[in-house]
This record gives sequence, structure tokens and C-alpha cells, in this order.
Amino acid sequence: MDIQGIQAFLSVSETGSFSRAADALFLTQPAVSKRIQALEQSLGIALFDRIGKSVRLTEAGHALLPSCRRIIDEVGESRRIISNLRETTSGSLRLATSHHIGLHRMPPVLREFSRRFPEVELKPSFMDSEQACQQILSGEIELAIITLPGEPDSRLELMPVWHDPLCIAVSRHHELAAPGRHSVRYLLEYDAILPAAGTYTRKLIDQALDLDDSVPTLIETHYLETIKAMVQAGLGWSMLPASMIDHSLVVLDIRHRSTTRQLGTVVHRERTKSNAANAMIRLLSDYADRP
Amino acid sequence: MDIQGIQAFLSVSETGSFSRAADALFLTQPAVSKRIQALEQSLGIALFDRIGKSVRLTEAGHALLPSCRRIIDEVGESRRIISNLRETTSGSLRLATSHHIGLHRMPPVLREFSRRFPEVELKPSFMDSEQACQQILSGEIELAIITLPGEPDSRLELMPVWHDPLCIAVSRHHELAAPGRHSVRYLLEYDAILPAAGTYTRKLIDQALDLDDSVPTLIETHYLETIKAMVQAGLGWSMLPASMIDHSLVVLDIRHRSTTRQLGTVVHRERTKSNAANAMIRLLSDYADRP
DNA sequence: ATAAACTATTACTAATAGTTATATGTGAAT
DNA sequence: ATTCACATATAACTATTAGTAATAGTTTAT
Repeated sequence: MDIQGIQAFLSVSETGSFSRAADALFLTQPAVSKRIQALEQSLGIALFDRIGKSVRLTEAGHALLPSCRRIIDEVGESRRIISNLRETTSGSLRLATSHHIGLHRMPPVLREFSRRFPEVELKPSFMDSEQACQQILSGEIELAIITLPGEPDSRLELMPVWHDPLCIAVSRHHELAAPGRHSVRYLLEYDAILPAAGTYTRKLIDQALDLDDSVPTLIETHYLETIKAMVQAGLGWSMLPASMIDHSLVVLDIRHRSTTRQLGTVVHRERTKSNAANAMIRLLSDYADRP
Repeated sequence: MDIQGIQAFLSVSETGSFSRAADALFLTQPAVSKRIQALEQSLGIALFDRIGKSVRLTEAGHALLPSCRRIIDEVGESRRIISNLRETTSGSLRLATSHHIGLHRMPPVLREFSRRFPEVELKPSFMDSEQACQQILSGEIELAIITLPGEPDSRLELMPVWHDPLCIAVSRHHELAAPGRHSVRYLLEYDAILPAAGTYTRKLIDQALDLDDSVPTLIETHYLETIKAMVQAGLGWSMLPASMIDHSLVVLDIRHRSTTRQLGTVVHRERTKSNAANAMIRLLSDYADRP
């Protein structure tokens, strides 16, 4: 029982003739005969009686007609679903965001996105950038908006959106805040409060300052907000996004390698992007920094 | 978009693996790969992302899943319809009956039939036997229960059910009723009241009595009931089924050729008989005369 | 690093669907 | 009755397709 056979069956039953059905299907008449024969054989029952010139449904043919019509209708429905999919943005979008980005960058984007694409059900979840990349690779999540890895897996596709320069900061009351002590040499004599080892941001910091394991690190945490609070409390120095610096903190003017984090989107290179994901990526590029 | 492709699609989406789908479908894995590729190509869109070892539905695949499930369900439904058809007798049965048979023979048969097969919608219609044969040939009617034709069309399939002997009858008050006048010779001197020319019964009578056009025929009609009433009124002689003779009539003991009508079923030899028609034929054979 | 597990690809074969040409049968008109 | 027009079935052939076995290329886990 195949769809072509069913189409022939319907066409013959509608036109009442094999030849007219053949015309309608852009086939020759013997082809229609064979399709019907194949269908009848696969069902083990005759669908038409060929009496003289007239072709009539048998009892079985009559009984099958509605069901076959439903099948063909449903095939049409499938085609319609696909072509709708091409032009509408709907469905659900699983995306991951780092806490920092979710807090400082995404709110206006998400607001605008759901205004423009109200049919998309957003399913954001918060996690470390590293974990997000893992979930992108495994396919659990379609889109990540995170700190971009320095050496990304080749299966990942990155798009930078924001530049996030980091700077060395201490509390105004910290000894390092005093003038004349702005040098890496001095820095290493004090406790540091840094992102956890293994995080992309931490790797960037390590490279920028040529740090090794010997740095006395008071606290490691995944949350920059927490780090900032610690630094404000005068517990040590850290490297924080410039955007997080406020009057309670002093930026140390130490010459060091580039410390600009790239924040942006990550998707799996081989995964088919949903319309929703593409729409989000496009929207984010509107929000991108112009360097 | 063909059913085998859809089956492969569902199977892969259920098992989450091309190989396991292949096992389930009793195919090799490359066959499943090809079916999916063919389906994707025919729709112009990818249904699965093959990321590493894991296979996941794309947005399109996800959107199509319910529709494809309905298609396969409906195919199963079709199969079920056919197998039900094999064992149940239902639907409708268009049958034709002559007036005489409908009046004198069918009532108990129809009563029994609808008792045994309440699901069958009987659609009886009354017409001349000759007309009924035409409609059987053209396919408008599936089954006829009529006076069987003497020289049937080769495309018809006849089954005698009842023997209906005819006898020459006159009113008790008719001159022919007097003793000593029981001979064809005398008969032809009186008006006859006979079935219309061209009817099977009339042909039988003509043959039995060697009649030709010269017979003075007072009235021709299609209804034996009418003929009987005319004969009772003394308007002439006729040939009537023995079963219609009552005390008001006298049977003339004239030696003549066999005048037994065969009453029975007629169907089209090449037409697929519905279960209902078969059931009716079988039931009628229970009512058949044992000769 | 290596093995195991999985999908894609290739080359080949078998099965199938289509075509053209022809046969067969019906119904209608002469 | 004969013939013509029309409709479906069949046969022979071709092109296409679906399947298989073998193998390559990845990814995951040990």
C-alpha cells in the first residue's frame, strides 16, 4: 500500500475512468492500471469492477475511500507544515546564557525578541559558558549566548556580539589602590579573587597576566557578581568587566596583554538551526558592538 | 514522500537511531539512511541532525512527526477496514425484484435476512425481470431476484431458486370451462390475457403453446395480479402460476410443452459480490425448491 | 591510543514503475 | 450484423529505484 497507489485509487474513483485518471496524474493509462492492480494485490481485495466500459467501486473500494482520502489529505497537510515552517518563526527555542550575560546584556534582547516573535516559546537556562558549549555539542541546547571560548572546538560556530574589556580592580581602601604600586610585581603579593580555574574568563586572565598556579587566590567562584562584592569588601584584587566598575572600585593602570572577553553566540556547526534560532542570532547582531 | 520513507522517519525518531530503526524494519542500516535521505530530499528540508553518535529531530522533523504518525495510523486503519470486511456482512445491498416475486416469495426471505444481518441496509426496487437484467449488466444493481431468462446473456450468472409451473386458467363461468373443450384448438378461438410481449414469461408461454402473432390478445400487462383479476372477471383465458390458482378459476387440462418458469437470482458474472449479496444468495438457496 | 558503535558512501544487484505497442472487450451507430 | 470508437489489460522493454554488502569516516568510551 503506497501513496502513489492510493492517489491512483482516488483519482480513478473521482473520474470514474482509468484513462481520465491517467490524464489527471500525468501518466499513461497502463501505469494507472498497474498502480491499481498493485494496490488491490497488496490489500488482497478488488477495489474496482471493470464492467464493460464502466468502472465501479466494489464494496471494499467503497469502504476504503474515506480512509484513503484522509491519507492523501494528511500528506498535503505535511507539505503545508513544511512550507509554513519556511516562512514563519515559531516553535520553541532552547538557549543557554551565562549568568553575567543573562543579567547585564540579555534582558532588552529577550524583551525585543518576544515582542517580534510572540509565537516562539523561549526556554532560556543559565549555566557556565563551558557547560553551555558541552550542551551545544551534545545537542541538548540549540543556542548559547556566552563568553566565547579562546580555543573553540572545531564543531562549534561562534559569532562575537559584544566586546567586554576586563580591568584590574581593587577596593578604594585596598593597599594596591595607593599610587605608585600599579605593577604586576606588586599585584602578586596580594590575594586575588578570580573566576574558577577552567573557565574561559580565567584562562584569559591567566594569559594576560602570565599567571601560574602560584598566584595566591583567595576565592574562586563562577559568579562575577560575587567576585565584585568580595573586591568591594577589600578582600583582594580581581579582573572585572569594565562595565561592572563603579565608584567603589579603583582600576589599576597596569600594562598587560589584551584582556577583552568576547561575548557572543555559539551554535553547533552541523546542526540545522531553527527559524527561531536564526531570528535570535540576527537580532543579536543588531545589538552587536561596532568595533 | 512515500509511506516507506514515512515509516523509516517514524522508526528512527522512535528509536533515536538509524541502525535500531533498520532492525525494527527488517532492513539494513544503509537502506534506512537512503529512505530518510529520499524523504528529506522530497520535502526539501532536513528532518534529522546527525550530530556525532546522536540523531536528533530538527525543527522540521519535530513539526512533521504528528502528521506522519497520523498517516501511518490511517494506513493501519485501512488494513483493518479490509479485514473487517472479510468477516462481517454490512453495508448496503441494492437488489431488484419482479412484482410477482416481491409479492409472493420475498417477504419471508427479506424478514429473515434483516433479522440475521441487521447491519445491511436493504435497498430493494421493483421492476420487470427484463429491466432488472439490464441493470445488472450495467452495474446499477448488484442482485436481481426475478423470472430467469430463457436465453441469458453470457455475462449473467443465474441461480434458480423456485420452480413456478404455469397452467392455463379461465373463470369458472367462461365457456372454455365446460368439459370437452380442453384443447389448444378451442383456446385460440377465445381472447387471451397475457403478459406483455418481450417478457420472459410471455416467451415461455408462446413456446409452450406454439403461439404466433395471430393470437387474439385482449390485454397485455406486466402484472400477473392484473391478469388474474381479468381472468376472474371472465374476460378471457390466460396462463398463470399454479400458486395463484384459487377456487374462482378452473385449470384447463390441455397437453402442452413444459411451462415451468424458473425464478431465481441473477448477478453479473464479473462483478465482485458484496458480502451482503453473497449472504442473500446463500439464504435464498435455503428457501429453494427441492425438485 | 584503541576499540566499539554509528552513519554515510560506494558499487553492485534485484525489483519496480513507467512507456509503447498491441490485444481484448464493450457499446453505439450504420 | 458489422464496424467504429473507446476503454482496460497485457506484453515486452527500459529506466529508475530500493535494497545489500563492503567500507570509509566520525565520535564516544575505555
